Amino acid sequence: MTSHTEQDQHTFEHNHNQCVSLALDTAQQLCIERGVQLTTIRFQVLSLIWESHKAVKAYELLDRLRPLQAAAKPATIYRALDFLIEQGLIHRVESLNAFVGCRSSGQQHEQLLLICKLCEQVDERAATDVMTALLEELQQAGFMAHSKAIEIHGICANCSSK
Amino acid sequence: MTSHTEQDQHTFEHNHNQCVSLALDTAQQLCIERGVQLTTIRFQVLSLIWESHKAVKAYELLDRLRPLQAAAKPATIYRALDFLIEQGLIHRVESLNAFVGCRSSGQQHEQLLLICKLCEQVDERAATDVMTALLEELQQAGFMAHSKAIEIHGICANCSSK
DNA sequence: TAACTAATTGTTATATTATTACATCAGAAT
DNA sequence: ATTCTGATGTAATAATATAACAATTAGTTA
Repeated sequence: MTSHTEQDQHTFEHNHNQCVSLALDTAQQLCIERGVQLTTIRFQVLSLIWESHKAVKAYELLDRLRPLQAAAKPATIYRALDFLIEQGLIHRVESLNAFVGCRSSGQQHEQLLLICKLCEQVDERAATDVMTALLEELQQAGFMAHSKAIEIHGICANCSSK
Repeated sequence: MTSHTEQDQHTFEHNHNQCVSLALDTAQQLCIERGVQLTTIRFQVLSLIWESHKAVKAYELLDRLRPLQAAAKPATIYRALDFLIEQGLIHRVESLNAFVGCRSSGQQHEQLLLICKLCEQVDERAATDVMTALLEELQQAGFMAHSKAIEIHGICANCSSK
């Protein structure tokens, strides 16, 4: 009988409940500070996104939201997603048309996203050196950046060690 | 009467015909070397993409291809796009669901894409320092990268100088 | 409290982006 | 000629996302 079966669905060796609590608490905190409404629907969508570290599709979220919100329609989800993105609580993974919880809400939000093709989990890294080099490059190019998406697809450390 | 009206639709001060010739010649060259077929349709789609430095949507390409290929359907375009991407002749701009000619076909293909919100042109930069820092970061993370997308949205030098 | 205002949600319809499946065709290899 | 492969034709449909307007709720002000 092999070890960690449940855990393998998450990032190697981590307490996901704790992970979720932190994310949700931080979100509530931030929304209060900012005077914006983390409504029931928005909170539910955020919670659903945080069920794993995989990027989730909008219509999959819709399916998972419907048991909680019978009236849920595409617009319901997309509005919630728009709000969560604006508030920096989730990332839109452009290369997947999908969404994943942000692990650095409130702090610098622009991060490197490492997307594993095997376990599908999305890791997030501040990657200070990369960002520094990037800012330098943009400076040289005279380009005024408004948003940055760095998405790397490949095999994560955990999967490649199996 | 103001100066360069036609040119302003392209990158500041550049001969676009030359730009296109280079891209198309290189593409033909590469396909021969690789023993793959740059068929009429594929060449036409590549040419259409190269009409500007803006990222083009698939269905817009379809509209523009139809005069040349009456039978063109979505699959026609997506197949051509798939081929051109595989051969590194175009970039898929993930954050726009659109496509733009690659200016470094045959050389290293993974580049920084700078996407201007005003003129919509996509600039491409090798950004060696950024890539070096990125490789280092991936190394540290134990992440085996298969593909890298770095897409920056903002205002380009030319537009911000106006 | 009542009236007003802004933000959120409900609802329907539709636009946009992309794929699947199967048929056909053209050229190369046997 | 036959077979194989890659490319294209064709139709249908899946997946992703937005627009427009009505109804409701929450917050604010009179």
